[in-house]
Amino acid sequence: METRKKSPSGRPRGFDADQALERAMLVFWEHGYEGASLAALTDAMGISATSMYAAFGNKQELFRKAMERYATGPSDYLVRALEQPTARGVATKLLAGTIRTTTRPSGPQGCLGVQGALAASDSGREVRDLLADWRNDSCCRIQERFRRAADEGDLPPGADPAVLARYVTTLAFGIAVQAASGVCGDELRAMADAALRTWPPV
Amino acid sequence: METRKKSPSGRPRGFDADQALERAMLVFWEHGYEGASLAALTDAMGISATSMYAAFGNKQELFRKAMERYATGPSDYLVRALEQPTARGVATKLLAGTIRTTTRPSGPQGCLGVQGALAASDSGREVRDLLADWRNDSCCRIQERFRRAADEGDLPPGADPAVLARYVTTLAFGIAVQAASGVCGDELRAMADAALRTWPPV
DNA sequence: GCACTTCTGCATCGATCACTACGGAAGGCG
DNA sequence: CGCCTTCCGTAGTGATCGATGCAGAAGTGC
Repeated sequence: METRKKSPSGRPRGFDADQALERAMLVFWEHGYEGASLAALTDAMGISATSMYAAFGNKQELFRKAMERYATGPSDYLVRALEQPTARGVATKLLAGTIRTTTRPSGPQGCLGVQGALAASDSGREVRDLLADWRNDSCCRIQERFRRAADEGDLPPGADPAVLARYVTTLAFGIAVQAASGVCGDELRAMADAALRTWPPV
Repeated sequence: METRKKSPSGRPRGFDADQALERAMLVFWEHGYEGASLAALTDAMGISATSMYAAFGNKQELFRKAMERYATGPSDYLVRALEQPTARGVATKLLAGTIRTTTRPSGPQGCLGVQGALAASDSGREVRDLLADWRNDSCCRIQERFRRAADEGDLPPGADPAVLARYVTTLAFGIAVQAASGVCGDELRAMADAALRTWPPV
């Protein structure tokens, strides 16, 4: 476990678990859950397989923790987008953040929550479902934010929060796929600008 | 090889190669390139590994042929969309076809060209690049179609064919991700209808 | 210093990976 | 029929998969 309760204490860990998790996240981000071998993970983490298992449990648990780190790290633009005062601001910040994170030069291209396990073998089904839940949860949070916007009169009377949330998340996931295909950020920004020029699509 | 030149003839193949390829495509579609094991493939194809290698070469070649079959089969809506007389018709048919194919009940959810190998290990890099090329090629073909539409006055003067092509393909890829997450077709259709209501986003 | 707990490196586990060598079986063609 | 080519089932290749057993090393608290 990584949560140290009290200090029954023995030999302290000889590596920085936080930094190791960060590096593991980058490997998962680039190669996906099943495409990232234990050898590649532990090599990037700078520790042995034994140490990894002692600190994180197993590969699946390591991925869970890496995904949590991704959600509160590279993908934290979602939270900041939701805090925007207007629905248009939410959509704008969401797409801008998605493009920035999925096309950053110093890091894997694409989105861990999308390409981490979009399709998988039977042994990777749990992780695949975990990411599907993460994506759907993101959509739900945006939908609730848009519902509030509708209540506040921030959206036209005919606008459906559910449809709008599905629309912006579809664009965001599509951007992640484009980024994984090597499309550069500038082109995606021009596309997002055009899409937002007709916001909201009612 | 599957191309039979003349008939030097010996014992004829004991299985339908076309049907076997169709079943292999479905397995790749559902589990991705690396997530589909040879055992799962040959089991679904109803043949032994020996027969598969004799007929298709190796796993990578089998995937290439499965992807070709996908492009001319489940994904042939792209060609029909490009033949639409208007840019709006192209976008409409493209999104409708994407939704229909990625959410069909009798088949894997999502798009083989997207989830087949969005992220992969080093050994799957070639296939990943193959699919990235397929996605970018799809975007280019739509872009050329939109360029023609612009020349014909089918698009407003300010409309950029490249931006519009990137926009509709981003929506299509995003739809594929949503479908892989279990989102139903009706919800995606409502979203696509809303998006097309403001076409083109200039 | 001593006992205790934990970490770590080495070696390895069985399972599965993609892939193939081999030999008998089965059909086309003379 | 007999020959020849090809197919196919069995069995097994080395490599790699995720995951561990073990024993010694290294700290902490008394």
